[in-house]
Amino acid sequence: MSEAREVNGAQKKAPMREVLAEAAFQLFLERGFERTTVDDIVARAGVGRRSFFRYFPSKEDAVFPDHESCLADMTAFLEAASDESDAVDVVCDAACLVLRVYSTNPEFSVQRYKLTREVPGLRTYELSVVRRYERMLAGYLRQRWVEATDGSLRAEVVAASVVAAHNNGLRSWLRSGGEGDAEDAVDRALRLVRRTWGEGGDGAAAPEPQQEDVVVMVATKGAPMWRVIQRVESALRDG
Amino acid sequence: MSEAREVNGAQKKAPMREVLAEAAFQLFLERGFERTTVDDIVARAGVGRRSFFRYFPSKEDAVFPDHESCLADMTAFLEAASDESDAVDVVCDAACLVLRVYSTNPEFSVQRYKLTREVPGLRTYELSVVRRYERMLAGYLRQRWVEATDGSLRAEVVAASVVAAHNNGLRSWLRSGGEGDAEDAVDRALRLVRRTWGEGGDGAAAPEPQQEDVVVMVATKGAPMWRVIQRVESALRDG
DNA sequence: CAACGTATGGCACTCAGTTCCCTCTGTAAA
DNA sequence: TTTACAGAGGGAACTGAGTGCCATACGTTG
Repeated sequence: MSEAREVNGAQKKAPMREVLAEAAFQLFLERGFERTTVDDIVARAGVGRRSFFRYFPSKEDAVFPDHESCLADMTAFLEAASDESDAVDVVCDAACLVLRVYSTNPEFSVQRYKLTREVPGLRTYELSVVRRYERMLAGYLRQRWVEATDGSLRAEVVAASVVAAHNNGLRSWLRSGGEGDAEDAVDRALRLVRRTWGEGGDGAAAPEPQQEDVVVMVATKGAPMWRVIQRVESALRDG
Repeated sequence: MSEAREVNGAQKKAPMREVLAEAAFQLFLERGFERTTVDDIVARAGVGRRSFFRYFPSKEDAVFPDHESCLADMTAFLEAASDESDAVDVVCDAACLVLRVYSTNPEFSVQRYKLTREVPGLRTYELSVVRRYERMLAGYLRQRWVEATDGSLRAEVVAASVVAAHNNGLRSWLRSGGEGDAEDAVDRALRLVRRTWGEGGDGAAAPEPQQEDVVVMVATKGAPMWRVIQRVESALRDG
């Protein structure tokens, strides 16, 4: 709203980056993203056009001003994670960390969500951002599972699952207009992933590499059922 | 290479779309994507600048000239899919359908892969394409699972898993330079997803359709016996 | 005061993508 | 044959994002 903030009675200049992001977001809400030019933004912010591109590499970046720092936070979180804990839990927690950035400013997040939903350019941009999170999670899992068979494959699939579940929970919260508890929604969604892929899952989910625990049975059609069952039983018993 | 093809002794004009796509791809390989302007492309193709944008909405589209039709194929496939078959199997098969487009032109696919890997703009574009496949798969699963609890969540997570596994297999094949069997690589990757999310969720997999009288059954240790038997029975019955 | 690094403004340029309008060509009706 | 029409392609001019280059202003340190 105002370009300067009152702090202890002294005028303190708001950082240009925030001034620009705020001016841009206002205009995007008023006229739409595509109907707003960079010249419009810098005019409202009262700065030169060149300054915009000094702080944001593209017009789209002004819509997600905090994603770089969020990515950095996630990097730090994963680097600090203990190798003792379940790897799936770690990446789920890392995803929740992103969520917190959203849930801190519900109104802003909801408005941005609406904007992003209806502007193809912003959807694409968001995709590329989300992809970076996913790659980071996959990288962490891959490193944790270097020894496991198909570790790389599992890492990518689990990372994709975590991101999908996180986004599902997040979007359901955003669609509700930011009412209710975002962490709850995402936690509930991630529970499915934790249960399915987590190392400490209940009996349904196999721990570690499946190769060892998989039994392949070949039978011919027409074979007597009792013989089939007999073989299945013995296979499952002592593998 | 040539703008006209000899057919039955008569000159037949190659369709402009292909002429443009080929000219564009050649130039992208020679000078790189960003160092090639649309003017360069139309100059080589010997057509007017305006024509390029008649056939491709953006420069990026010229790199993926067949994705729209591939998407249409997938739509048709999903619409024609039987409600009897395992929903997860259906979407896995739909993913393999995309793979076929790649494996039909290995050299082209490998060159494009290298190009896409090193041009950020193309990576982002590809992401938006892949996202459309994912949404389509998720839509199919959601519709199949309307009754299930958390059906929507499961649909999105499974779709993301399928896409991640597919891409893992595809990329490993592309990195190998197009040697070996792409279908094999992707099948192996998708096996993890089928096993984990298939409706015989505790491990039973559908029989191989190819062989007439041999049934292969995969089960995990610890799976409840009744489910295994149920699965065997149905496999032997209508396999 | 001078010298220097940093933050910002201004200008001109490239290039993607769009708008509007033109020509050419083949076809069907009069 | 002439006319009318439709559809494919060509082309000029425009908008707007993003970049490169240089000038200017300000604060710091010598």
